[in-house]
Amino acid sequence: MKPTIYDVAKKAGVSIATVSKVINNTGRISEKTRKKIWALMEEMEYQPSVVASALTGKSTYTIGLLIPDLANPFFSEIARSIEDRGHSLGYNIVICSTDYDPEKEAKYTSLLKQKSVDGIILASGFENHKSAKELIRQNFPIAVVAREIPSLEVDTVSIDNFLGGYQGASHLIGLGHKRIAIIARDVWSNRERIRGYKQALEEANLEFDTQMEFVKDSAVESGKELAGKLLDSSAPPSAIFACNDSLAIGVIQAARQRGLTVPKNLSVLGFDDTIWAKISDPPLTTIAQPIREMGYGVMDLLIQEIKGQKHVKQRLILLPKLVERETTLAYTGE
Amino acid sequence: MKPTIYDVAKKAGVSIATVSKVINNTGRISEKTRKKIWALMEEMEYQPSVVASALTGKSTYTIGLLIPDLANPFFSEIARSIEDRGHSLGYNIVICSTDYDPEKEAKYTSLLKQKSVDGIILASGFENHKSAKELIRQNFPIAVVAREIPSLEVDTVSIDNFLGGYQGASHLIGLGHKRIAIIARDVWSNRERIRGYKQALEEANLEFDTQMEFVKDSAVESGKELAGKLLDSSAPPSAIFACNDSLAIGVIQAARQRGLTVPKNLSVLGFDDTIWAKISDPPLTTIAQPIREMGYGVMDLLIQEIKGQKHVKQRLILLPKLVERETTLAYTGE
DNA sequence: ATGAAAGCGCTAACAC
DNA sequence: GTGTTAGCGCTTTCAT
Repeated sequence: MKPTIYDVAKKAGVSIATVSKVINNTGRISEKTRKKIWALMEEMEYQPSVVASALTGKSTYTIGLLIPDLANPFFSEIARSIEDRGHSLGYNIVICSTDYDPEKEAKYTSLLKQKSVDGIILASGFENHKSAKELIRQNFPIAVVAREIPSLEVDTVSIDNFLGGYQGASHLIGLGHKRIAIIARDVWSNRERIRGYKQALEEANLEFDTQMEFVKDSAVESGKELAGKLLDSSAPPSAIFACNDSLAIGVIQAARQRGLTVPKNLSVLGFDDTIWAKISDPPLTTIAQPIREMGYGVMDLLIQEIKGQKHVKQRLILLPKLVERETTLAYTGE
Repeated sequence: MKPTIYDVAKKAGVSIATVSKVINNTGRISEKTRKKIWALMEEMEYQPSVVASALTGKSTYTIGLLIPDLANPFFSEIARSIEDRGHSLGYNIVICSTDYDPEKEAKYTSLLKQKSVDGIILASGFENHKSAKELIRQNFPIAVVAREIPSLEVDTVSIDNFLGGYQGASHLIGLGHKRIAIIARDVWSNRERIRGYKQALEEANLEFDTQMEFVKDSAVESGKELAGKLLDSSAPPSAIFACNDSLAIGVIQAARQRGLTVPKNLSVLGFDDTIWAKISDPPLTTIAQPIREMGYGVMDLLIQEIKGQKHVKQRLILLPKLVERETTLAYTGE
């Protein structure tokens, strides 16, 4: 059997209180007994049970992460950075993939609460805020990342999506493109990006497709398909702005399929700057989200919240940044 | 405050034992009180504390997953499938990224034990088996996936790497290639794959590079670099077999950089069949590991172990399979 | 069919 | 400095 605090106390000839005190470095214990007990714990391979300690009201040092899909590099990179930060702060992460399904989110949050996690990070991208609201109502520590819930009073770290859209479109405009298409999935962040894009086009007196069609998911295939339609139309764009890197890769494939060379015949711009942008061929010019900082940021916010070191909720808005690689080029047509 | 079992017992006018029984569906409770208590729990938003229940010796229904790096698609896909399977079996996963670092692995296993996880899955790819040995010695439920530890008595699911290497080389040989290079990181699974590859070459009376150089990590860049060297040599290969998809993508890039078209001027073959193989351009011919089945497999093995439903350890060896896409072609040179 | 009570491993007053 | 003890929320005999 695993040794308990009683076992080490008995062996050390002291009370469990004393052992508890040396474990937690509290109270006044003589250097001598302290050392003796440490040695004993080592020898007996004693590990304090966080379950028991949690029952007395202390932390479990584990936090839940609700994320749509680890297969999406943006999310796996976010998860990784959250885990890293958590680890260095002494927390473990339990991962819950929601697949953009509000029901799964609800189920997981319930489970996580039963397990007494110290807090929950929501990275799920869908539009239903039921779980978040619920958690807030119950005063459960949460923080959200890469997703905005304008109507909720909650710690959040996200990027300025409007600016990202604006930057992207401006870059393309600066390159002389006149027909700039945008492809995106219909979610909040993308609608913001599209707003930014439209703003930039308007300022440049350029037209945009008022009939723009959304893509049903972020799969490469979907990007390829929609880009294909665009390229096959009577007035194909000379640049396509994809609202994430996967979609952008699909665009490149659609172009290549039609004998077009990127960026010579078509400029393509991505969003996120995940690893996919780097392994893309040619390497993708993209609007970078500071993924690492975002992960660190939410974790820090949540921990502060948990520890009660902070009494006013915050929204941390990081700024996206254009990363020029090799898929955009000055327009030379006509 | 969160309601406890006492709160609902009091409100229901029964003892906590009764409530406990309806929660767990044990003992004999009249339909009437059963219903009343369920209703009450609903109304009070009561959630049993798994921490408290764990303290009485029951499961925590959480299992730890040690994995090198979520940024590697093979591992994030494995993680995803493990999580899926766990979820449907009622388990949560706490993710621990080890970065191939034995010390991190040791630290995490210790932490996980303190948290009383029900079991641990090891997917870490490095060569040090200290943690695994330790865990086994302590009789802690573990299972390993995508990694073999020939000397250890432990539940394992992996693939036949030798066969994978053999299949890959055979495919290339069948296409008429005579100069077939292989690039890999120096780890156990790859050494097996290389054995298979050599075997195939030998059977076909083909030579292989006895001076073959290993790559230092699985990054695309490393693959590109080494492939570059190979292609620039005096007797460049007409086909390159990369021991994972990332490396293969690097190979394609190296080829493209030199004006070679894949597969026309160079066949390239990957390994794993992660999503990268599908988004690669052209789509990568690769040796597929049945990732989903592997994840499901370990999870099942581990759960059986935990529940004591199984008294003999197993090794489940799944077979890899060639997936032909568009990066390999019959040799037409000379 | 239901309840009393002991115990799971630990923390935190409080006493000595 | 160290020990005693009452919980923490739940499960589980064993009575009734």
